[in-house]
Amino acid sequence: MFLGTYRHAVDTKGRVAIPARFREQLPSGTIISKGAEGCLQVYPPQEWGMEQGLRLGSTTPAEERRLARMMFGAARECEFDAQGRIVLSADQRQYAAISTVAWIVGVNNLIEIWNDDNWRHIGEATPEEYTRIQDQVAERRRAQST
Amino acid sequence: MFLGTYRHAVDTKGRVAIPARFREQLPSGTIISKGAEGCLQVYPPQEWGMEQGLRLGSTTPAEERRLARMMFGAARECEFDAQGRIVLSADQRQYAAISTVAWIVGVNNLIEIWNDDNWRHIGEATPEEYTRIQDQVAERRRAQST
DNA sequence: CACGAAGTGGGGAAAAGTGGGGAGAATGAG
DNA sequence: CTCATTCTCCCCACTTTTCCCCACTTCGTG
Repeated sequence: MFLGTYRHAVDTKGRVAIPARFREQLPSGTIISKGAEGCLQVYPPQEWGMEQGLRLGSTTPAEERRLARMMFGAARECEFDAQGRIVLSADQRQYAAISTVAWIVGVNNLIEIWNDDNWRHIGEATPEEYTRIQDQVAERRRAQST
Repeated sequence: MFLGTYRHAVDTKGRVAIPARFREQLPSGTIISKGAEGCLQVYPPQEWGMEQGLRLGSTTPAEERRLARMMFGAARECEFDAQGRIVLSADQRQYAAISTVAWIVGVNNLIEIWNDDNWRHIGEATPEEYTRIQDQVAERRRAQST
């Protein structure tokens, strides 16, 4: 389980240190790719496995082809150096608009990486906002279960 | 599993370097052919085998005959030189409109090769687009499973 | 305050990618 | 059949990128 928010530097070579608490839980075969709302997502192998149903073949529909290309095209296996850092590719940094600082956030089953602005926008919430969103999700679930 | 996007030069002889990460996973018997949306596709032997359900016979429907002719007719075995490059034939370069630059993209089970423009259209996505397409495919799957 | 663990920065060897020259096979014309 | 031209493919040399290693700083803990 990944919990907590960390602010780390990104150096000129695109390297970011993954917090030690997270790293301990990440076996080899961990994948990083694009995520919704402009973040990057780090998938431990068992989580990534769920995304792999998506394959290309002569019978794959158009939208799935598109998603597969974007998702796998942006993905890389995480390779940690001796200091526990991974390299974010130029693509990945551009997509997430990350230059010198990254926010690394544990979100239960996976890890997200955000730039300064987007994280402030998405992650920080006033008590009022927080309450409103909680109610919204509850409402939606009630509607679906019927 | 093929992951990531690479931008490589195509020289005057039509040669492109296949990224080392991909090359390691490509045994001999790898096939390159035409793909949807104007890309070229590189099939490792086991993936190519899956496409071979497509056969010509007296009961083959018309569209399948057409697809089989195009797909198998355009196919070639990949031959790597000592630097890890393959030669794209004049046909293949024309089909994919590739001149001096190629984008080489790992899409889970196979590899695609694109020209600049087409890749920019299909593969690069703003966070908004990416989020929308992800939601669309998720929605579609949810609908199908009921 | 001292010690250890975690994070940051940079230099250098090794690997990957790029471009061109030239030998040998294939093709086509005389 | 011979010769010339083209094309393929192999080899070598150069450039760029990657990644491995070392050293310093910062933070948290006892």
